[in-house]
Amino acid sequence: MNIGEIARRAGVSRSTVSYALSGKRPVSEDTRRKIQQVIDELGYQPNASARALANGRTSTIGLVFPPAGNHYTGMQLDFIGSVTEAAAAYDYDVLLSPSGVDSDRSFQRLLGERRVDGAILMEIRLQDDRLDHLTAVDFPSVTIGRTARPEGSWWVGLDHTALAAACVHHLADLGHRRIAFVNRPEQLLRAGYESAQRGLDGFTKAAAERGLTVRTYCCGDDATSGLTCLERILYDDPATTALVTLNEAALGGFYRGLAQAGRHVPRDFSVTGVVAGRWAEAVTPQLTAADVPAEQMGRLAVDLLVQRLDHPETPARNHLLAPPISLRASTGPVGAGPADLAPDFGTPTHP
Amino acid sequence: MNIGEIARRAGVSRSTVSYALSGKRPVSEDTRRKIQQVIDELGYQPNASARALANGRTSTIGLVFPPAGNHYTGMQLDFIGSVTEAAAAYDYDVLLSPSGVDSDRSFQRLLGERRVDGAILMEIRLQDDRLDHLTAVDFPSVTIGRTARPEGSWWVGLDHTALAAACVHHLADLGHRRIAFVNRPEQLLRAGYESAQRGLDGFTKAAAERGLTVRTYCCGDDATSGLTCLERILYDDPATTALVTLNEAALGGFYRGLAQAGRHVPRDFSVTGVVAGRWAEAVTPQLTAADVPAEQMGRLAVDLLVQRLDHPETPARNHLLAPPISLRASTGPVGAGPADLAPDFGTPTHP
DNA sequence: CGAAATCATCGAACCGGTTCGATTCTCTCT
DNA sequence: AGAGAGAATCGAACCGGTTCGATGATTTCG
Repeated sequence: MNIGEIARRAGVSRSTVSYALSGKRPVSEDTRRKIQQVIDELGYQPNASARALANGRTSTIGLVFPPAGNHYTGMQLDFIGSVTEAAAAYDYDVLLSPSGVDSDRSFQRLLGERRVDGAILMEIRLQDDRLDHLTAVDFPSVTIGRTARPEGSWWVGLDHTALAAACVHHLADLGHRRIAFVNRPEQLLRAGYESAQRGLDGFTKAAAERGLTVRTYCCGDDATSGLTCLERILYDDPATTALVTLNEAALGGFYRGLAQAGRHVPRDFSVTGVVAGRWAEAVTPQLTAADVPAEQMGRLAVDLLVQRLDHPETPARNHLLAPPISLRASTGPVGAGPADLAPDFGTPTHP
Repeated sequence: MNIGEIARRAGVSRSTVSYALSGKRPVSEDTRRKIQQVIDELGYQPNASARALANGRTSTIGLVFPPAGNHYTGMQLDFIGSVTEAAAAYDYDVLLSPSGVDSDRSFQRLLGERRVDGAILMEIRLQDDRLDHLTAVDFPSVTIGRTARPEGSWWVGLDHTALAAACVHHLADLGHRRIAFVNRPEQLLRAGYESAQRGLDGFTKAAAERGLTVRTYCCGDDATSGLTCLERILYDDPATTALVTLNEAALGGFYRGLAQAGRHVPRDFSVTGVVAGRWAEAVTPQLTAADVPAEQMGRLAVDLLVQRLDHPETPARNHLLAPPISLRASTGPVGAGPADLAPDFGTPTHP
């Protein structure tokens, strides 16, 4: 069932069918109806490859994210979901590309074989060769996260510096003097991951400002690493009373470690950080944290990309978000008395 | 940089370039070298749309999953990741389609516009109109999960019946007599989701076999719903001593509810179910559960689909998996004494 | 009333690949 | 030496759309 078949059955030429469908030239009401009728009868839908070849647009956007190996985090899932749905609303499909660097085969395919009209990059590094490459060949893209020099490029990002600082101030206000910072895995920090770098930066500066004693750690993206890391923290400085983390996947491990060490959260120890809201609420006690608005970010990224595709000459736009800290149940004043200060679900009512 | 440009610069015809690249006809060593040299110079890669149009294959597979709205679970994330990586290994790209039913626009696009060579469907229902549709039009597909009548179709599935039953037997062996079953949301159960239906079935039969007193619940896919559900369970029958769940997203809520009610896990209450391993290990205490081998399943699904695409006449194949229960820390004998039976991280070593 | 503008439609060219049949040249075998 | 096989290459057709320019019919207006 191709356009020629439709044309034949409707008794018109192929071009007329095309114009009837696209509306780019007037077609008489009669023929339009006749064509539509044939199309409905046969359930015709134009072939995407042929259309893409002819008009140079694939109606597909690429979503580039680093391969798992290391694990996926919940945040990535939220991005993938929201990007896909936002794209669907614009009649774009989403092609997944698991690429960490610009030399990845799948990344080359996206670009070189022109499989997509534009790309959204996740997990940006401060120096990102993937983005450099895209910029060099003038390929429309939007990043979730921003590089060291984000001017003139399209992105939606989180103000990790401010967010980490806000966590520090929150803890300092509660009286904490010795706090730890738990970052994403060292490998990612080294590679220059934006959130890891800027988060660390914001934390360090804010802590210096408030005159706090701090230690910083890197930690694998899983609960077991979290547990190990927490043991290390308490070993290095048993007087630590709080931690700030960017590592949502390790959260369960921190809690477990604290429980094992007999530290009650938040009575004896406060935990906070920058985490997707949905995951902050999945742990007990619920995490006081700056909630990463992953869904909104995915949507915004698609909005920007579509705009860029529709109006190629628009000057670069971006969105820098800095969500407030959501107060939940994992932080409290330092050195508080026993039970009376435990929030929300106070004394166990053991039967 | 199209194939004509390469041909001109190499001083040969377009077809020769094509044959040099595909190897489908012999090309002399000299010309092959010359062509390769030009290609390297210009960084030529053949246009995917043109190639797809010409030979009818897009080298893309569609991954169909229901839209979020309701939330994504960790398991879905694992599927998406593993499918994408497995596909990349076969040089296939993955196109995401958020479609719950066969009338979704994005689903229609995949098929009608021939954007993909084949599809992998997630979140299968016992009667699945998407699969019916694909089967009717003879479109190559593999499902993750199986319908009520899976004979003759391609799938990789989990034996939810057996898995839920195994959980029941595990608890019954530990002496539990009154246990609850917490399913996925009611809406999904009603819609006929395979895991929800077969899991409930397996649970019910095994419980009857062992003469247990049971109640079954549905619960939203988030921690808050989990909390509410758990309160309900203890309200309905305070003598309940264990629960089996398929709902990994609500897990955090169960634990929180149990903590609030003063029930210690596993001393006073056991929790088990069918959950992706990575998430079972993220909670404290770690969940004793049948681990869903999401990565393996995604890989197998791609293997099957690629095989089906390469050999269209192969009779249908499938994989039914039934992973064993991984013993961790969330289940224990009923009515055990106080601290001595707490596993793994016994007495707190408070400094 | 005739020229100009507008409308509806058609045919041909094009997008960038793949593939088939034909052609030319060289080598082998009888 | 001549027939036949096989290698290397070319030109043309094709995949299924879109788009441009041309054409004939109809309407508008001076």
